[in-house]
Amino acid sequence: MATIQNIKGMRDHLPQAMLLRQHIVTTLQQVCERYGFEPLQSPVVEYAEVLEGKLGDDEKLIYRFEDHGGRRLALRYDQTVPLARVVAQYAGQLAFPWRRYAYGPSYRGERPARGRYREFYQFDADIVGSPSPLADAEIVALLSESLAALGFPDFVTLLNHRQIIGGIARISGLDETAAGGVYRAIDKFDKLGADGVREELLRSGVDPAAAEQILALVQIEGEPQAVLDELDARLANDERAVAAVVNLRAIVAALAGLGIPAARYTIAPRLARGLAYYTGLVFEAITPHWPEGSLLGGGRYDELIGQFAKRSIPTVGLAFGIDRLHDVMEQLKIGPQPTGTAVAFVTIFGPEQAQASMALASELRAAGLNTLLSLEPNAGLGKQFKEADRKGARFALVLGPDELAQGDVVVKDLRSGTQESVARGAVVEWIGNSLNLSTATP
RNA sequence: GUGCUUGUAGCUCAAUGGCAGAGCGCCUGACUGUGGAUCAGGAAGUUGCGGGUUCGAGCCCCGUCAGGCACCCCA
Repeated sequence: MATIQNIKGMRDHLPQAMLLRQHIVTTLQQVCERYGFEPLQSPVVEYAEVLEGKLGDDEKLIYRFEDHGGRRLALRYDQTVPLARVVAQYAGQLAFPWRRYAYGPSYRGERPARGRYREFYQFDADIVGSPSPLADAEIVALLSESLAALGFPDFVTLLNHRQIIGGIARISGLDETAAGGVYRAIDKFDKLGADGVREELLRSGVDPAAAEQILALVQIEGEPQAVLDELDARLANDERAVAAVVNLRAIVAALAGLGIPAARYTIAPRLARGLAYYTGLVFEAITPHWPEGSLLGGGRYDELIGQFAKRSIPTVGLAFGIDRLHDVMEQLKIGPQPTGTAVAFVTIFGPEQAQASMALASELRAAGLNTLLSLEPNAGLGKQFKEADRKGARFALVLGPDELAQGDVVVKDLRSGTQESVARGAVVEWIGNSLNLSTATP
């Protein structure tokens, strides 16, 4: 007998969850298109070698398998590496800079936890083929507007730069290749505090003086300008870090120019991020209501696409975690709380009146109103009203013998409980007006 | 992948090793041609699954699957 259950870490999304998920995706899509992004979709399955060699340690989490022809395949780990493949493959057909968004599932063989699954949906947005700090700023602005549009009351985007983290490691006398443990320790600052990070640094072989220096740098906070001035001064001997500060200044200036409120972002030297392909700006959006992790993350990866294409194609982008956004919104009760998609429910008084009710439902649908038709001519009106209520329909319509004789329809507003007789020919208009009224004055 | 923890009706949870229960939900009816209120009835379970100990296991032991938490890492 087949096992009746879903795969660990992979979920079924029932209607109530799907309604919120679709709302999230639609909102993100609208914001993206407002910024001039175009849609892209690519397969979930890639040749394993396409994904290999780009992710560093995370590679062990890739789902791999062989197809019937013995080809080594893999489920995509994110949508960024497949994007790189697509860009390299179709470079001649794309107009750069290319702004694209993509939505779909990715797969990682991790231990599942709250907000973290083996099959998870991401909504990505990237600007391909521009090294300009304006591109970085557009991505961060897009992020900020998207979370605002979804109704997140408070979130902050932490901004940092790979070469600032690198500079912190270098100035402390560590060579870059051995600095992985340092990045990981730094990244835990918010969780472990200064003492915890110090302990972690010493354990990974950093000498005490260097550890103190790292801790001091990592704890710099304040207005973006002040933080950048401070980093500039302290990392003055490191050419690449200085360049990174200049880059971040340009990005922050552009964010101000784009009208993103200053409270929405901050320079955070402690932000590391694990993915190996980032080369410049890195960022994460966090909210105090979700201590488990970030809502989304991203950054600039100027060399990744070059691994597929013959020339380097600088790119910056981000990935929203739809499952995580959904979990947080559900917990915080933000966004719509829809119970269904129907506006109208057409009852059937009895077998004699069934044809008339069908015609009415058909007419409402033709007018673009989401309409449910009762499936039980022999059920009492009470039962049918109950169904209308549970499906979240706003209006229940009755076409009984009296109405048919008089040429009208009883329309009951299930939210207010009031009802009235409406001339048969005016029903669509009447419902339309009621909906407009109620959205104008909520 | 490692450690800890949980799994009982659709949901939230009770039940000293001794007859498996409650609330909510669900179904039927009382109510005029009408939901969400109230009242009266009803259905519902191989206690995640498989083994073991015991006269007797929801409870103890082993395994397994799934959820949660911590590590790891990230969306």
